Amino acid sequence: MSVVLQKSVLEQAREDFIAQWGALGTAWGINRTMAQIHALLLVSPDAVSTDEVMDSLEISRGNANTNLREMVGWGLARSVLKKGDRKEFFEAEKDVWKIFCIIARERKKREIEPASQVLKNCEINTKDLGSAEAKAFNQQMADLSEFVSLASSVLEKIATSEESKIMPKVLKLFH
Amino acid sequence: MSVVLQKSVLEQAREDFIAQWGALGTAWGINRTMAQIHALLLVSPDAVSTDEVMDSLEISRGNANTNLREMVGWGLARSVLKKGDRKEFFEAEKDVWKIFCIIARERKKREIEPASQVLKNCEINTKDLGSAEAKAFNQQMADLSEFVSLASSVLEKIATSEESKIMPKVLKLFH
DNA sequence: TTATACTTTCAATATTTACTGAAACTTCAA
DNA sequence: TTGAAGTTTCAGTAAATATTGAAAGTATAA
Repeated sequence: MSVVLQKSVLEQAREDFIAQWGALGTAWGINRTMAQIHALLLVSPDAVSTDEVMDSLEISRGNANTNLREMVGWGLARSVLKKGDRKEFFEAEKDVWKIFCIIARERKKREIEPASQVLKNCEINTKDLGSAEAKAFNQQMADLSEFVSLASSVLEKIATSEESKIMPKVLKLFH
Repeated sequence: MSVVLQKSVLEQAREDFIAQWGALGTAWGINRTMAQIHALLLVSPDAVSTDEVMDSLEISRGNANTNLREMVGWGLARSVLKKGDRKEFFEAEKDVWKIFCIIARERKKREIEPASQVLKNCEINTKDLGSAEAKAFNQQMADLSEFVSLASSVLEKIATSEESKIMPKVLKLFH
């Protein structure tokens, strides 16, 4: 006779969310484990210990530790102490706007700023050349550079704003 | 006695751009080769053949072919025929705004829409549960879902607009 | 101190993703 | 037709990334 532990609908939904969010992390340039831990913390009512993360996601201690640290570094999680317990516990930032700002800033830093730098260098290095071909190249770099800089400053502006101040403006884009 | 072929400043700048753009591609979730081919086409005055891509970037025929096809699929490149030549040549879309729109649409499709779907499912599956914990989970999913949908429609709106119509509005975000 | 609970590190390994190159396929001119 | 020019495919391999697990490091209570 076998005993089947029935998962509640809620438990099932939590697990689905964690699995799917992990898969999506990849598309976002975030490694699977980090995205899964993020999902786990997001849907956990209480702060979670490293061991609970290891057990839930069936990952090694090293992996859990590294990714939790990185999340704390990003500001996506914070460590909290429970009285009478020596372990560290972690809880996620749950405010959607704040999560968005953190990710936007991180991506800007990792993706946009290096691109911007490359373009500016290429532009500067060809500024004084005289041939038509060189002028075309220089112009191409200038166009790209200007656009990327603009994108960067728009993102910066949005990601450092209060939600209540910027959202009405964004919604107006649809006039 | 050795002969040194001196690279012109322009050639050097082109090569730098290609190498760097390739490295950045990775951060953008675009594979290195595709980003390099894109860079090569962007800075080539004339349309380029598969063999020229292979030679310039020192990559295999298979790799060149696959990535060129994919770029055509995205709309980042088009194939052109030169009269008197049986080969296909490729040229890049060079308009920065159009490039942006293409990448935005592609990323929306690959990254935002799947996320949105996951969130909606999780929300629906827990809609009717009664416990406080379930209600909190459901609310979390609803918040995320709403935000992602909004982001998606803003991106859609921007990426399908004429540059001249949307840019003034975007610039106004800075009031 | 020292034993214990807990955290961090990192070399070895596994997994995922990209690339090669040669064979199969297609197209077209003679 | 045939064959030369060009293109596509894909099994095998290489490169990049993520993960493990055990050893070393820290902090705390006794």
